[in-house]
Amino acid sequence: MVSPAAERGRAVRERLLHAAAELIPERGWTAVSTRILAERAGVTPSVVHYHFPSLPSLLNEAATGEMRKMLAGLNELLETTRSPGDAIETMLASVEQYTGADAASLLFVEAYLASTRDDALRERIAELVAEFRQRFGGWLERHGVPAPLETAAVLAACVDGLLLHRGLGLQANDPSAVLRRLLSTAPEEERQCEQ
Amino acid sequence: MVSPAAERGRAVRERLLHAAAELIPERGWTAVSTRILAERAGVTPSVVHYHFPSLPSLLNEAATGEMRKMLAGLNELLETTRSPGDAIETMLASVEQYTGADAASLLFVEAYLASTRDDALRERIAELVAEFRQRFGGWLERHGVPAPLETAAVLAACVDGLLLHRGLGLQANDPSAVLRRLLSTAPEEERQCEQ
DNA sequence: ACTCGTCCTGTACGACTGCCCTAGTTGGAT
DNA sequence: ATCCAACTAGGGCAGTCGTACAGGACGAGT
Repeated sequence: MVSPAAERGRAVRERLLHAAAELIPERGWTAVSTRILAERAGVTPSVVHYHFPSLPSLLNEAATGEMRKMLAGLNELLETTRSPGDAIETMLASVEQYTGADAASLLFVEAYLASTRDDALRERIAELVAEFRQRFGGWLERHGVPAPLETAAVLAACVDGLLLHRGLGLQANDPSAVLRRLLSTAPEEERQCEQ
Repeated sequence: MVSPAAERGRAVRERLLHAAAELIPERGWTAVSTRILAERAGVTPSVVHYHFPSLPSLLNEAATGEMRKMLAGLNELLETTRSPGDAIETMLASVEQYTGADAASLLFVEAYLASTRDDALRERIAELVAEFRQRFGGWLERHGVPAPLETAAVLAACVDGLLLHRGLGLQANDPSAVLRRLLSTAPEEERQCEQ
């Protein structure tokens, strides 16, 4: 029982969110305006306030939605990974994939920053990242990495930091070898030492 | 042979830069306006364009100046550090010091983001960070850490990432133990394993 | 045929934006 | 006393901002 009008409305709403996800990295969070947004989405400016109570609420929903998608993708990737060593490769591959100056990475960082000025947004983002860290930590634990939660936190932070630096055109020559050390005290190797 | 007027002018310029360094984290890079800036600095808006050719140029100078100061302080701290293990503690202490939502950290990240939209700024920041990484890498090399440049890159990225996550209220319980692994294949320990 | 709900348009308001220009004001040098 | 350079105040231009609100379009239900 969906009227075609309602269906069109839903599509417009979606287009607005998509436009926001594009424009936030392009112009910066605070520089995304209703009119630019409407132009990108191919609608009139007033439509924005029909579908959303305010501009910030639109941006919040667009950002958290996109982040949820990204983290879900990363999680899926993780599920198909066997060893902790491969996990490093996987995460680094995702770092390679994101150039650090691409839309997805920038959206992430812009959302981080915006969250320092918006309590509601901060809570939603913290929830997302915490969930990912926990899931990643559980995976590390099941694969015998010591201090799994802490390692997950550091690794996640590392990846974000590398992305940040990547955006400056600063390449780490081969971070994987270094990052692998983070898992180097995994039980089997530690036992080698303790023998 | 400096006239008192020139001296006063220099002070005003300084105050404007200081106000910018405060306002960028508070409001976001693109949300710092000439009038807000002038109000914070206690001058009239037109003074801004007397001392600076444009608003972006003011912001760029303020950000890079502040970053230069921060990195110089970090470097000084490093010089007084003896072992690589202590270096981790030192860097983590600086992470503890910066809450992740404090002005200095946010300014850093805001500048990162602004640099993706301003070539001149990106070059100046890349220069700063590259110089620090190289100096840090040299220090690590002198202290026998393998792959010092890559380790420096990863550690610097890690710290930035941890700061980012910290801003979300996400605490890593004890990252130092994990981060220490990054230096865990230092020659003396590696030799222990290879015995 | 008529109402209703949903979606969208056009217009408007007050506030804010970067930047510019003119007219001082000040205090040392000549 | 005159000049000069550095500095500051005030006003204004042309534009953008977020948001509100009145009205039009249009298909579904009765």
